[in-house]
Amino acid sequence: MNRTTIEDALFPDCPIRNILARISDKWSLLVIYTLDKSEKAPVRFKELQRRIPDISQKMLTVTLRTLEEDGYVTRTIYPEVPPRVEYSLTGRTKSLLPHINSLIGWALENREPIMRDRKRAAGN
Amino acid sequence: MNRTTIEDALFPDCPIRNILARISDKWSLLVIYTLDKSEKAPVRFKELQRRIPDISQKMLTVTLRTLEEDGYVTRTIYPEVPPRVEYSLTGRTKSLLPHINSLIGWALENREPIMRDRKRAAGN
DNA sequence: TCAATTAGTTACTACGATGTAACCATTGTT
DNA sequence: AACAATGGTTACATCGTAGTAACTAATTGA
Repeated sequence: MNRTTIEDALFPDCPIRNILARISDKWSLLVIYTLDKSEKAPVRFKELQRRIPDISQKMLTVTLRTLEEDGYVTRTIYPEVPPRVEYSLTGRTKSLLPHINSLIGWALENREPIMRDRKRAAGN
Repeated sequence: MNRTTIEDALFPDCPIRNILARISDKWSLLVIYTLDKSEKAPVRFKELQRRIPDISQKMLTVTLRTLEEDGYVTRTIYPEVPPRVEYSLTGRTKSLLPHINSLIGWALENREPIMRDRKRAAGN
């Protein structure tokens, strides 16, 4: 059968964990978010860099390539000079975003008590 | 006001990103899941270790301590010999779990096409 | 007397993720 | 002639996360 269930997600090399690990790195969600904010319009590499000021060129490239491999973004090259490369989100990512947003919503609601707990714990 | 909005989640040191980063490390969700599976009953340290066979003692300790700091688990020490320490989830974690589950559900639905895309990309 | 049990701590090591800086090609502009 | 702009790549350095092994205390059981 080779089915993967939520239960299987407990196992260390489970594909589900693998998928989640890959988007929970330092930059992926931020890149996805930045692309999402521009709605329909694709965004150029340099523009992404400007909108995420603290990402290095290398990490932007690496992150975009990984996202492309897993089918989260499409990469379109226009053979012009200077080069133009445009990135946009796939339908897959658009179906993912509501779940991420609900998680962010939760974090938003719980941020103050969490931070209080953390601060209190640091006092010990 | 000091409000944090979803938009602010773009910023690098945003508390939201911080909260999410902290549970998206290698072991936290697995520990949370394992505690959740035991429903009402608190779980002892050694029992957790048995249920997550590949976690090292050190990482289980570190993960539990971090989860405790942020108020995801409670830690109850019974001064017996040999020592007994029991862990259980807080209400906060129980409100978080549905969001995590919906994310896992999404990963489950999308796992096959993602893996296909990834394999295809590796072929280039 | 020796081992087992529990819940850790500590020092050390290893590895993967990330950052930095330099470099590339091509064209238009000053 | 030199520089800016774009979208990268590469080598190297560093940083943080995680893993390994040894050690601890107190008691029970063989």
